[in-house]
Amino acid sequence: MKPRKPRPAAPPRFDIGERLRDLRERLGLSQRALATRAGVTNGMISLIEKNRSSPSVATLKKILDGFPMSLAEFFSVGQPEPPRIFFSADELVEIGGGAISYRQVGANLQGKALQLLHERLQPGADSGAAMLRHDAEEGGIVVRGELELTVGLETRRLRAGDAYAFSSRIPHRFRNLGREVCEIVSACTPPSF
Amino acid sequence: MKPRKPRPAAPPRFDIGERLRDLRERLGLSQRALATRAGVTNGMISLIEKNRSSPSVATLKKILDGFPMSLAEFFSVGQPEPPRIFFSADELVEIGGGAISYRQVGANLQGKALQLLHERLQPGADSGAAMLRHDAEEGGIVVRGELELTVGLETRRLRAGDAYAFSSRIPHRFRNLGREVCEIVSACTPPSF
DNA sequence: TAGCGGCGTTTAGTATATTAAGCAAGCACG
DNA sequence: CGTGCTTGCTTAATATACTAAACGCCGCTA
Repeated sequence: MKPRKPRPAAPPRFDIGERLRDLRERLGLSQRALATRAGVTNGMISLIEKNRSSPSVATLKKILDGFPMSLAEFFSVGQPEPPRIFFSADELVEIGGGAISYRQVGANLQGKALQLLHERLQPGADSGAAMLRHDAEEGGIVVRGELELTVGLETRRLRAGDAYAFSSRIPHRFRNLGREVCEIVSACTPPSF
Repeated sequence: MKPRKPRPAAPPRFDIGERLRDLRERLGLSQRALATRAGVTNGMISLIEKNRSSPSVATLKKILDGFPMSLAEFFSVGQPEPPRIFFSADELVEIGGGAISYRQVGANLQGKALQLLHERLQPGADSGAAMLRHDAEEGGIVVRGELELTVGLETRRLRAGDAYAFSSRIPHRFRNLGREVCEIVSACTPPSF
């Protein structure tokens, strides 16, 4: 696999030029204005935006400093969001049914910002794999028993006194692998249901 | 608009060479092996790792494809690290020391929406009369012992399993009138401190 | 010992990124 | 109309990224 052929202008699944131009115009900057702030020439901006030149990382960084924006941010748009590997769609979560029972603090959560739950997981209880909620944050503290918690790719076993907190957009899963009932107090904002 | 020259504000200098070498060695790849997978020359890898050459974005992307790794991931190191998810009991940050001790889930709550506390009230503990917080909601569940809670004009005595929820703007007061330690798990959104 | 095959590094040449300068078009003002 | 300033674009020259090939080193095995 020797690279012999000249570069075919890079198949950009990520269109640097387009993205750069979009950013620049969104800030209402001219090519020259941005070039001045970044310490490069206006011609360079033009060439990059038209993908007639593939900037070096150093140059791109200088340009982004003019916004300012980090390289990570620049490339993080439309980028592979956390790969949801363990996404079993056939298993629907039924909170409150069977092995997992919860007690919710407050009845009508309309307009409220906070949801507080006291959950009980019977031995062997499993919340199921996918609970892809909208923008929300949740966290909890284990009060009794043992909890196996999977968030994204990470799995941990938590005991009484241990805690967790994460963005609800990440697929997560609760399981009680012990022989004792597991109790946790969890909070979610905004309420998920 | 006349472009005022803002200070480039040199962010944490990102050592591409070091990072690349670290990644490559972590995967146990030789420069040649990586170069072959990436479709560049081994010499290029060497030059980049020693920062003797500043790769173009296109080249860096080809190299990262050999891992594989996205540009976003590559540059996301040293950036604001992904928020902690799991907290063991002894990791919870202690906030108050006296009769009422708060153990907070997570340390830096800037930008977070949720604050989760594990509170311990010694017998006789008293939070004081007025705690007029900003716009926030809070709630909690009593895990152990007894709690006397005053919210506005109402006072109630809560036992293990009982819960509360109210708007933080209302003056409130926590007291432990019993002879046993009282434990509660409380949540607040947005964080109050 | 010689010889092989791996490693990372360096060099010389060439392809390309980048600059500096100039281009035409658009808009405002006299 | 012209003058001046803007915009984005293009070109010639220069700096440098990148390649191909060679170099030196180390650990093998015969």
